[in-house]
Amino acid sequence: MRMDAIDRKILAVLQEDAALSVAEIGSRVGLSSTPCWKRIQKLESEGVIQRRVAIVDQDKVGLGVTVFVSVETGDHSGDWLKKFAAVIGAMPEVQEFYRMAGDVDYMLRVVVPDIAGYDAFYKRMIEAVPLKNVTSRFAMEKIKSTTALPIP
Amino acid sequence: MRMDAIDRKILAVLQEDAALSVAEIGSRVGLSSTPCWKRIQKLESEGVIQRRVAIVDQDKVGLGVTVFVSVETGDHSGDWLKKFAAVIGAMPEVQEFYRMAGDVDYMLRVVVPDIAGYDAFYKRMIEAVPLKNVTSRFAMEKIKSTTALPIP
DNA sequence: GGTGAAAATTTCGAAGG
DNA sequence: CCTTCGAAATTTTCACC
Repeated sequence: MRMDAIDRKILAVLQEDAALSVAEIGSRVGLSSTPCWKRIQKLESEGVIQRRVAIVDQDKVGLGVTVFVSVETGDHSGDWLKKFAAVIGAMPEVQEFYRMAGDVDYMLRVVVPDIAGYDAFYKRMIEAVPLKNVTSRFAMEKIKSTTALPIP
Repeated sequence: MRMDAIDRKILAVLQEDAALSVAEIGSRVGLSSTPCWKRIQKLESEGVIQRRVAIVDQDKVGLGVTVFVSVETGDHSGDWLKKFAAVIGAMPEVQEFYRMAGDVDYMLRVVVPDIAGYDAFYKRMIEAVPLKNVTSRFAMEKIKSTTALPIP
């Protein structure tokens, strides 16, 4: 999809606040509401905007513990990856899940209510698939967290 | 804040799709629109719902490279942390930034257009503050990424 | 804490340059 | 690709249970 500077500006605005009216967004990017609305529709239909979501405060819903998990695996077959991806992806505690280059094979960011919750998650994970090595690193303080991409 | 099962259900719905009408959300959680609207307002004013945002496709805006960065530091003073947090937090490539327990002092998730973009980010970071050790791990494949917390 | 309906806004499409 | 205009839908408020 072809995107100009105005589209990027619209994305920047919507990444900060998706509850604004189309007219307000339009005025911020220098457009009246109809063309602004059409551009937003297009960005959505093309999948540039994937969805609109509410961001919930982790602590206020009792999810005070964030853990970064590095996984090393012996098995690197396609079948194994498929199963691993299905199992881990289905766990709602997993916020992010990447296959990596280098020494670590997978990285996860996991969110749980407490240490006991993490232990329960860990046990479910290692039972589901055979893993060579798992390193869990606990976060002490969230300094920054954003969903707003630095659109070039 | 006191939260009941209906509030949690509302949060679950809004974490998946914040573009739904209040009437639609209400019908999904078994409420008519006014009480549903009041609950949403309260969740927002209490800060349980922090904001509503558009989620943008990383690849479609030319941000194909995700890097997990582990940082070790010699200096652990309050002043140093303050500066480090200010400098790193101001960099738009940084999506997440946590202070950790254990061997790694900080974890970052960084998003850039390409390897050259990462190199530029890396140089800016190590110039801004003195660091003992920095490990960069590159993601090959995003298997899962969600903003929806597993509300207990 | 909930209902239902009126008032205020916003969305979305038509007509036209 | 943009503007103006207006009907339809939605949000938000209000009186009352």
